[in-house]
Formats: sequence, structure tokens, C-alpha cells
Amino acid sequence: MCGSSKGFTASSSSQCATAMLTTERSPQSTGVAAATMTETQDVDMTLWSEADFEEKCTYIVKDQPLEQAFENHRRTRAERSLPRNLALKRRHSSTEVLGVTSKELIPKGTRFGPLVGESYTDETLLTGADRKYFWRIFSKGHLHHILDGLNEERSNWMRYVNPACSVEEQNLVACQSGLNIYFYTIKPLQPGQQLLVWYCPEFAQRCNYPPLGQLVIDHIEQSQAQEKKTGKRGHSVSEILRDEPSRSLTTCPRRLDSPLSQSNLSAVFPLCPRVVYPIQTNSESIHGQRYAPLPPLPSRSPPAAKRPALSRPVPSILHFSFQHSQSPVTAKPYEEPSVPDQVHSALRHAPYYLPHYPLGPNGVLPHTYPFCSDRLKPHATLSSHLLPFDGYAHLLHPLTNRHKDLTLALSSTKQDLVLSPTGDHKDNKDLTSNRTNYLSIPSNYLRDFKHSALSKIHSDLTIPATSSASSMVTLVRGVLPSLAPGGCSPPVGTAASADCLPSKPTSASQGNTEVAVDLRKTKGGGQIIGYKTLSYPLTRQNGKIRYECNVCKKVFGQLSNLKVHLRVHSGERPFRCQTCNKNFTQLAHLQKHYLVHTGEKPHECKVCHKRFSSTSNLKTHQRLHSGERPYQCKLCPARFTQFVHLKLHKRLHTGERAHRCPQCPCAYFHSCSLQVHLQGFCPVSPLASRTHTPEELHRVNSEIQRFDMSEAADQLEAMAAEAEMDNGNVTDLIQKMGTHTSGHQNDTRLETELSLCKSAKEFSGIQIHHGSPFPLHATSIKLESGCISEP
DNA sequence: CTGGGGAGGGGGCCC
DNA sequence: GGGGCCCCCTCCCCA
Repeated sequence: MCGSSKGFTASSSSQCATAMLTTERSPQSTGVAAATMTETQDVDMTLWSEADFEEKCTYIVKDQPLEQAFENHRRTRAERSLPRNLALKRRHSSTEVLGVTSKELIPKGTRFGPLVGESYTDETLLTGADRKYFWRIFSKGHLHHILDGLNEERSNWMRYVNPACSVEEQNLVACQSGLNIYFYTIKPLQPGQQLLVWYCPEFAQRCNYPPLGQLVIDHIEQSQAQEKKTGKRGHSVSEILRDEPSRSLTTCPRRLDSPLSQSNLSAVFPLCPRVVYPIQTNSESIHGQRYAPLPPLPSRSPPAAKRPALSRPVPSILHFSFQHSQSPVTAKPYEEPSVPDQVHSALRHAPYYLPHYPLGPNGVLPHTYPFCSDRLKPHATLSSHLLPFDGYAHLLHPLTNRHKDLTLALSSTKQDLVLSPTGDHKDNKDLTSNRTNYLSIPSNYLRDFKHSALSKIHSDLTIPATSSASSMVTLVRGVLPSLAPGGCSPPVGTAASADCLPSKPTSASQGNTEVAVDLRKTKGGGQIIGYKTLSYPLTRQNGKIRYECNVCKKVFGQLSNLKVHLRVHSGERPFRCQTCNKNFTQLAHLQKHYLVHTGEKPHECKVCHKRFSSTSNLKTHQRLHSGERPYQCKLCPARFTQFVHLKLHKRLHTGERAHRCPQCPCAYFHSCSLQVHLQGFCPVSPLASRTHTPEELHRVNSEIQRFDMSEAADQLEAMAAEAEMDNGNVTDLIQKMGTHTSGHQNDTRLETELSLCKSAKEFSGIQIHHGSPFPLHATSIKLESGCISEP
């Protein structure tokens, strides 16, 4: 009954009978099947399809019935489910499970399972879900659901089985049958032998995982050869990604007898595939069913109701995702290579691709994944659980899509992250001096990436130990300078982390402001750059280009400043936070904004050690310690640490507005304000009522009121007195300033602009738009009491 | 109303 | 020239 192959015969081992105590014949176990089974003892099952296993393997080992394991109630459900012919290998003097071994000889072709776990769909997958024990179940070529073995009370013993990292040691294959996952023995299991599993080729292909075998070994050897060649130990991404607790595993081979904790060990298996990607982009089922590439889990944030906030602080994991600009960013069109060409030849034999890394047209960035015992001893364990599942699924897209995306998960270790072409740090000793972790990128890979975004990787990009999310933004942006914002979204599982990095705004992306940008080649074949990319010509002054805004006439010292400024008028906000979808005009603003999500507060008060997200806020805070109150009320001795407080305070002095309108209740602190009011904006005035609607008058007077309460009004009055300006000039000045407020969200621009007028001389130089009406724009000015009524 | 902190926006400086 | 970093200013919220 037990077959007659070498190593396992019905008569040779009494253990066989013991094994069969828990072994049944499958329903298909007919005489023919039994004959097949006998035959299978001599065949190579590594290339069997799932249907082959299902059809030809006749011995089924079921889990221990849980109700019969009541005496083991102290053990977890997963432990109690262990079949009697298997044993759990535990850490010495510990209950931690390190793996599963066979207690007796188990024949080739024996089926274990099905795998038990909690089932998730992309709808029910929680944001903070631990993805260590995820298994994918496919149906009709699409991801059907996730089977999660994390919870030991909701899973079975199969969660403890370790992954095989070579053909030689693999003795189990994982197959999907129906919506279940089974493990089949492909070799006879000797007593005491550890169960080591890998996906069957079909399953692996479906998941876009590499078929285990020589590819793995090749890559390991390749990595080691590279290390020897460079004389420098490359650090795997795992070292970068690993979290603190697992750091001690750097030199721990993942052997059963190694002192691995259960958590780490168990984390190994299901995570392996997360960083291993096959070359194949298309999968063909043995059932003749063509499996489409794994559809991504929803990259968009699920509704808030479905995304409970993480109970843990998020900064420990920063997750970035990139996408190329939706529009070409340079005159050189991006040529998407055909799929077969996307993978560099070296990579065809290197099954490990850096997850979520910049994937250039030539393929993907390889890295070493040290899940395989001591072959990768120099490398640390990969804390792949840091890799959000969604990002992982995302990587299972066809290569044609992969190169467009980059996701990088980082642990917030205190160590530096260095992207470095292996072995070449000569020029960056300062950067590399304290590094402990490198993301090793073989130079031969980089060489072939020279036309890709990766080619712009600096020889070293270092993130300081205390780097913030923004620093990461900077770093990765340095890696992918051509990436553009938009599209990507926070992966499920990273919650409110810094998710997506915007790319720099490009000429093309600045369509609003630079509609006339001409990306055609110039005569010399070069791309039009610099000020010529502006949609309007710039003038010269004293031979130098005058970087003047064609909207507000503001002049800048540098073109880049002007370009940034133009976004103020155009409304372009190219930097988008993918966590909350807020858009920003400048990358720095987005970087600062990221701190909101990460909770990071890099700036500390040296006095009280209170921390702040921005230097500005810290500075304001420090006034509390220094006693500095720079904002003084001119009408009373009150002083304030913040300007806004002074502004609010000024309202208290409403009764002291000496400049009152003779026709209406409006009163002002400053005569110039009253003058403006009387220039056709007094609502009682017949002229004003003829030329403006009541709403317009209200809006204008509100603005005058606001201006009157500003320091700018003080300055204006002082300067007006100095320049002996007449009323008309004041009005025009206000008009001018008011025009500038057009399109702004707040009216404080009026004050700001006025405050820029440092002298009466500047005043006189301002262009007056005589023809322009008073700003009756629909700004979002928060209306205060338009006029101050008489007390 | 005051006071403190959080966050966003504009712009200058410098690499 | 482009872009990153930083500063300053401002508003909003809340105790």
C-alpha cells in the first residue's frame, strides 16, 4: 500500500504503518490511482502540475481533529491541528515553534492540508494587517482572497512549515486545489526530516514567484561572487528593511537548529515570495486556464470606515510609491520596451528583484534575498513583513507596469540607508563613513540601467539616521528624478504613512502656467530650457534677464523662484500627498506635510524639550521662554508673541477709530482707509450705489476694514505722509494691492504686499492700473463686520 | 479674549 | 538653471 519505491516500501518500515494511521486514501484512490501512486515513487514530481498532484497523489494526511485534542488545550489551535506523523520543532527551552518535522517515514505523494487561516478579500483586508502569513488564492485568473495564517487560533499547523530554498532540500510543494491550498510531498520524508515547502511551478507562476531551484542558487552565488569581487559586503535590502527586533538575525542561518524565534522563522516563509519575482509575466495554468497577472489590491484608500486607524504609530514604516508623470516630461519620449527586453540578461538568472524599486525600462533592480539559510549569511534577514501587501501585489503586475511604479518600505532604524552601486564609494567617503546598511546594487545592473531612471542614482544617497520622511522623499527623488506625481496611493497596510512621492513638476506638467512651453528641439537639437520655457517673454534690464511675473509684476532674482511663483497664479499644485490627496505648490511643503501623517516632529525646544514639526512653530514657541513679544499694540501696551493675536486684539479697540465716515457708520484707524472708503465705496453714497452692487460694496469695505487693521496700513500712512501722496494715489495703491489679492485665498496679501513697500520711493515706482476696477473678485475672504458701527 | 500649537503658503538662499 | 532647504508669515483650532 505504501508503494515500492526505494526508500519507501510497504514492508520495509513499520513506520509506514504508523504513518498511515493518519493517512487516508483520497476519494480518487482507486486501484488505478494506487497503481499510479506506486509509480509516482519513481517519478520527478517537481514539475507536476496542480492537477497532477490532485489526480495522482492518493495519500491524504488530515489535520488532527481539534475536538480530539482537548488535552492539549494549552496549545494553540495551529499546534493542536498537527497530524500525528508530524512534530513541531521548538526552540530549546521554549514553546516557540521553529518548524515542522516528520516523525516517521512519509511517502512521496502524500497530501497535507488544506491550509487553514483567516480569509480576507481586498474589501476586508485591514489597513494594519500583518502580512506575514498571507497566501493568495486565485480563481479564474484573479486573486480571489487572501488566506492568512497569522492567528494561531484560526490557522492550522501548516503555518509553521518553513520554505525550501533549494531543489535539494525541498520536499513539499504547495498547490491550490479549488480554493484550498495543500502541501504534497515530492520526496519521501525521513523520520526527523524537516518539512520544507515551495510553490509548485504553476502556483509560483500564478503568483509571479520564481520556481525554486537553480535560479535561487545562481543568484546567491552571483551575489557572493559580487561581494568577493568588490571586496565589500553588500547589504541586502533586508538589512535596510529589517526592524529592530530582527536585527540580531543578521547572521542567523535559517536552519531549524538555528536560534530563530518562531516569529522570525514563521515570517520567513510566506514572505519569501514577496521579494522574489520571476521573469515570466504571463502565466499559463496547467488546466489550460490562462491566469492573468495578479490584479492589484485596491491602491486607492478604502473608505475611511474600512480603514481603521492604526493603533500603533506609523513612523516606523515609511512607504513610498512613485509613478511616472502622466505626460512626457522631456522632449525625449519614453520608449517602453517590449516585455522580454525589460529584464536585463543578468536578471534573467537572478530571480530576486528589489521590491518596489525603480524599475527602469531595462527591468528591475535586483537584490539579494537572504531567506536561504547560511548561503546568504552576510545578508540580514528580510523583514519583509514591512512590505505592505498591497505593494507586494502591486509588484506582481506585469513588468510593463512595474517600471512605472516604485514603492519603498523602510524601517525607521537609526541607521543610514544608502543606495549604492556596489563597491564604488570613493567619492563619497563622508557619506559612507558611518553607514551600516547598504542597498547593494550590482554595478553591472546599474550599467544597463543607464538609460533608465536608475541611471541617475547618485553614487551614494544617504539618509541620515534621523532622517525624516521628507528626507526619504529627497533621497528617492534623487533616485528617480524623472518621476512625476499623481496616481499612486497609499498601499493598504501602511496607513497614514508617507506614501507617494511626487515628482518634480515639469514643464509639461505645468500646463497651467506654461501653456506655451515648446518642447520641440531647438536648432542645436537641444531641448528648450530655462526662461524660454515660460509662456511669455522676459525682458532684460542692464543686460540681465528680469524674472518678472507677468501677472503681478513681482520680480524675482532667479528663474526657478519665478517658476514656483507662477504656480500661485496658475493654481497648479503639482505635489500631491497620496495619503490625503492634498496638493501643494512646492515639494518642501509636501515634505513638511508628510510629517502630519508620520507624526514626526524633528525640531525640539532645548528648554522644555517639546517637539515641533516645523522650525517656525518652534521659533514661535521659543518666544515663550525668551519672553519675546514682538507684536505690540500701538493703542495699548499689550504685546503678543504671534501676529495673529495682535490682530485679534486690535479689534478690541474699535471704539478708537478716529477716522469716521461722515455718511455711514464706518470708522477706521487710518485716514488712508477712510479715504479709500470715500472714493466711491461708501454704501450710502449715491455714486457707489450706482456703480456697485451692495454685495460688492460690502466686500470692498470688508477689505478696507481688514487693511485698516493691518500694520501695512500703518506703514502706508507713514509713507504716504512722507511722499505727500494725495488721496488718488492712495486709492490707486490700494487698488494695485487689491488686484494682487485676486485669486488668493486670503486677503492678507493686501497687507503683505503693502508691507513690501519699504519706502515711499518704491511707492512712486508702482504701476497704477487706472483702468482696473477695485477688486471685486470673489476671493474667499472671510467677511468681518464690514463697517464699524458707532458705539 | 488670550495664548499656544498645528499646518499651509510664499519666497529667498544656496548647492 | 533647477531644485532643495529653510525661513517667515499667516490662518485656524482649541484650551
